[in-house]
Amino acid sequence: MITRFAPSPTGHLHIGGARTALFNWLLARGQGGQFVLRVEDTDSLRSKEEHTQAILEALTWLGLDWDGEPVIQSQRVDLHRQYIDQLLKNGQAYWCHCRPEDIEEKRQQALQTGGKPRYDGHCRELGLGPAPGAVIRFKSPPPRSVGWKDLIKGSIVVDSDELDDLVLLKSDGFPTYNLAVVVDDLTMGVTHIIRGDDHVNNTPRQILLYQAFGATPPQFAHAPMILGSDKTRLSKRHGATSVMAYRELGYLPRALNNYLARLGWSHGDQEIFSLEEMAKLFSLKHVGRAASVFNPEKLNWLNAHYLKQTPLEELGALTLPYLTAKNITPPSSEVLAKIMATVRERGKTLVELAEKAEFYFLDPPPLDPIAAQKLLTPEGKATLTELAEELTKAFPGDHQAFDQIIQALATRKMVKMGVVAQPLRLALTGKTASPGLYDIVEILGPEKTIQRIKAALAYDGQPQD
RNA sequence: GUCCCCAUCGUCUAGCCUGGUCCAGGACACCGGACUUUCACUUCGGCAACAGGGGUUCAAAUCCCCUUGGGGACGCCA
Repeated sequence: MITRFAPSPTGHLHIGGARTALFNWLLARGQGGQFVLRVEDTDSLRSKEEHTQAILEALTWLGLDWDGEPVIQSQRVDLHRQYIDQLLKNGQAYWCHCRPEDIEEKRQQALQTGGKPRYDGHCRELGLGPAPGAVIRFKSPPPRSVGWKDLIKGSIVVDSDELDDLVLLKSDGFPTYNLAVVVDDLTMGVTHIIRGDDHVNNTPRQILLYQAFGATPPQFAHAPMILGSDKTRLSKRHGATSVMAYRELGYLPRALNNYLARLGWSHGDQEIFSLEEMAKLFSLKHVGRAASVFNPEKLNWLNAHYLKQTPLEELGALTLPYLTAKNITPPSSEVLAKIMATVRERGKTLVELAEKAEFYFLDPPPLDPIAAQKLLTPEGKATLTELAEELTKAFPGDHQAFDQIIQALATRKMVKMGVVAQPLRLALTGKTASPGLYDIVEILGPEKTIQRIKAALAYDGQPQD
């Protein structure tokens, strides 16, 4: 078995492409087959080397490794030409001198009169030869029905007279998509093609080409599209669509892979899969036929799940770049790991983790003005003063000791614990919501803890800094 | 317009092929309760769907047909 992913380097790797790659990868890896890459860069205008690099980088980040070197389609035009020449020789293709503008005009006319907009075969029997601006077209065989057994959608049949004489060689000397895919898949020995739904209409044309070459077509599997929340094709206006954007937003490749796989594929009620497990379990039989809506909330849930599963040291390393972006340098990976333990259940992405961890590094942290107004009253400050004294006297060595200090103070003042805890939380973090107080105190240590309390006591209601 | 594809909770889906075990199961989200010095986590519970209409059958979410709705394609883009 050989599967392939064949992106065109005209942009970044997007979510839909990533899932197509993932499905091909899963099928090959699960069956002990090969997964190869082919860069379809025959659009000389739009293809860019930088896009190729970005796509490879995205695939690597996702952990979808490929076999051998990527095949560059533009380097195989000689091969494509050979196959086209063969058709030309057999009378299965012909030169066409029609001007693009004329064809476009006919197309518009057909569309307006309610017909199918397609090439009228003007040059078909003219026996023309090469000329500047000329193209080579496929001479579609006599009407017949073309069908295949799609591994996802079941059997699909199309009447071949729905298909017109498609261009095989463009006037710039490059082969067209349909010709190049067929020649390449054929010569690369691809056995299974998983691609997006939007290629269903190309499949009968390609089957006709396989037949013209006297070859057996590979197996086709068309995966349904991924839609945005409004059920239209996923695009930028629905939010992030590029794989690399998700990396920047702090998503883990594991989470994205897991989410993308479950979008369309299922294995009973199971939701959580490692890449290895998915490969073992993956089957096209359990890929759905209907389009699915991309749901960021569920991705968040999966990402949060994997965040919680990640060892603290590793989580710290993963979060570090996001802290660096905030000009924060943690003293050590040990300290960072301790911090991670306190914030990892409070964020859904690495970006959020970095945000939640930020206060540890700000001395003192800026106080939320609304909370300060409410909590740093004379009574609040009195409480903080007493707390500072207690903590200076005997800095708690464990959670229990710390709790006793808070509890004792609350009892003495005859207030709820929150009345004591909240001003302290504000002083230490600048906010009213934070990790557990003892965890913070422990990480901050006596000096910074006292310092921050004193800074809060100095609060006078004026904007800080 | 023409052709192709699709249709179970708001969303992802199980079940459909091989009708009965489904007054339809799981997950996300949402809403309540518990836990709690905050926020979260966790946990318990709840809300919520077989698009509509015809058949076939003792029996249909499951098979067939139609309607409606949605998506895709119709390039010298891929």
